[in-house]
Amino acid sequence: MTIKGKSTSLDIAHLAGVSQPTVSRALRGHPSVNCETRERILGIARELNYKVDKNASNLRRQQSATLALLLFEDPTSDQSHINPFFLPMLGSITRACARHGQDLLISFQQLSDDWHADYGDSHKADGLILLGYGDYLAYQGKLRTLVEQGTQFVRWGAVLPGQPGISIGCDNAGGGALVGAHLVDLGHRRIAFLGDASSRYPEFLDRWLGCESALHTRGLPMERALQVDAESAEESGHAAATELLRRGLPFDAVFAASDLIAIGAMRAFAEHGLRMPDDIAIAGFDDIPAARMTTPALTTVVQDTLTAGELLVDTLMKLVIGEPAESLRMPTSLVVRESTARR
Amino acid sequence: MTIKGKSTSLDIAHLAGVSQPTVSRALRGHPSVNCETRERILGIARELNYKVDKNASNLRRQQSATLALLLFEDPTSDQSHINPFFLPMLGSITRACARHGQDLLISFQQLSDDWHADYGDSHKADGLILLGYGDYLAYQGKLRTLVEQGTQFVRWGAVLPGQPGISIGCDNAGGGALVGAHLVDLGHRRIAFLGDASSRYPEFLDRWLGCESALHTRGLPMERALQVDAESAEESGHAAATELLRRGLPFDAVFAASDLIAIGAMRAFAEHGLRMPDDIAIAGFDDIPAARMTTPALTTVVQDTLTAGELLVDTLMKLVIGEPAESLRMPTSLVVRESTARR
DNA sequence: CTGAAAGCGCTTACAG
DNA sequence: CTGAAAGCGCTTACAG
Repeated sequence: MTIKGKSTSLDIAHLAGVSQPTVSRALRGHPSVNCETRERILGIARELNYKVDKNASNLRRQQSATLALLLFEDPTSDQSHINPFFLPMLGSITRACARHGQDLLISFQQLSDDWHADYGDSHKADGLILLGYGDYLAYQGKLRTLVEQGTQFVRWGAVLPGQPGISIGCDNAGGGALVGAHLVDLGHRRIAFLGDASSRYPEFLDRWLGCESALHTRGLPMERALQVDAESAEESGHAAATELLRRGLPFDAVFAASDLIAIGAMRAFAEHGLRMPDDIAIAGFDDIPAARMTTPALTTVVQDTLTAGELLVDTLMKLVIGEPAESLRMPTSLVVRESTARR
Repeated sequence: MTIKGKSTSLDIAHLAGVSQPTVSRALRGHPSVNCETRERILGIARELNYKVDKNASNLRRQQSATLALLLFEDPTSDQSHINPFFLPMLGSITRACARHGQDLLISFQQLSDDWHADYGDSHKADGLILLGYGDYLAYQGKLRTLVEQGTQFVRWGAVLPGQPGISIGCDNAGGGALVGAHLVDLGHRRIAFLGDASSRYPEFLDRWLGCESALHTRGLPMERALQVDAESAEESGHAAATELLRRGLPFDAVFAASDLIAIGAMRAFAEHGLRMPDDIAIAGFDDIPAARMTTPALTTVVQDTLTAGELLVDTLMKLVIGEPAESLRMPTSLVVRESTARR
């Protein structure tokens, strides 16, 4: 049996000998529909391979049953690279959306784009998930606009007091402290930091602060002279490590604010004939797949990206249906590999 | 000025003192609208932050302005892993969709799911992009159903004669030949192959066949006894390499059907105290980011995933608007790294 | 338990 | 160049 064109609820109504609204009710499992009638209708629907037209349904219900995932890219990164850190999160987000009966739109945005306009206002999506690193100062204004417009959203990133909207992120300071404690316990004393530890990159800043507090507890300082700005990209890490070496100050360990930075830095150190971990210990943050491939394998901080993805969706759905929701910081843990070792 | 609730074209019509259809025309740049009127309307629309309601528009036009990207996962892979090979493709697909004014839905599917039903029939998407590796025999039936249902789709994968629908893939045989020629030219004679080289995995089969033909040209055989099945996953590569060693047959080089397989195999070889490339040369396929991180860095075949993503979208759009489109094989090239060297 | 009616916000012939 | 009318395929009060 071949059906030309899509069938509608009216087609089914005719075949079942009922009215079209009854078909609609039966299909959505409305309890008022007679059991026998319902079965007949469902049978016909299955036979015709009928699916409710989403556009009509959404228009009528004034919703979209869709969430949008906006990945914004660092302007610095070349156009092909998403931070691999986000990949498992993408997987768990799509699965969580499916579980909630939501479709997921995905889009890459520049920090400069006009997000809300494109999604909220046009009824394309009921809520937004924001992923990606970028200058937080530029970002914050956008978030404020979203809040003002009443757009529902959650973002992955640093959880800061008084920030607009809801954020879910990892305990960056806690992760930084784990690294600091680990390095000091191994006997390292002069720890360099590669990453932009300013309020423009609050996640990096928290990692720095966490590390600093761990050192402080142990009677050691984090020296600003050993900190070099870097964004989360390999090239940026390579440049930062090169700059660090150029400064000529002594250091015995490096805490890279992300694995991508660490990988670039390792390449720079290797180019300068430095052995790791013998000459320099190095640790990263994120535990991207490449972290276990490097030589030596990279000690790093793990975030539970799978749970994070679910949490992002669950939280957004609460907002969408009007329930209260809260920002949240997730615990981190340290994976010790070969790039750090006792002095 | 705060507007409660979204504004509609009727609101604009009232404010502009014209009819609602005129607003609709002006907004879409219909040439019949008076210039001055158009400007007035556009100004008001901007002020109200008006966006056309996608559900209403799509319902009326009987389209969706949306493509769906279905990533299906190997049942073997753990739930968090997308082949990193697809990541840059994902990026270029989203960008190409934006260029075509299409939204992109993304979903992870099991090979067992009922794709077409969920997307085509419910008007969620005008066309489907299928990504992912899996048993082609199971897959083929699905493709046939899609064709029968009149669903528009393109898939990334082996381009085979007489296959249902349109496929875009790389020249797997050509890539295999590059590897075969390279290994033989380096002086290798007994080349093992890790990967399921059967019609269930036509891409792997083509890579095998290409390698075989390159060897044949040089008067050498590919030995089936040196072939071990593997799916594109690290664990599978590790198991296959272990099995290969267990067989105890001599071999001096390995062609892994994908980088993930190669990476798993390298770990197995290292565990057995084999040095690469001194004891065994190894080459992969895909050039995932991790390929340059391994020790030794992996020689592999590069596919132009960025162009591939664009091509997938461009081709699908042709199908959606009813233009003719064709399957296509893209060229490959070899990146020689340290994992292969002269004997 | 079921039907007739209205309406979600657009687009598109059809008149003028 | 512009408006009045119809209709896309649903869902949801409102009657009965």
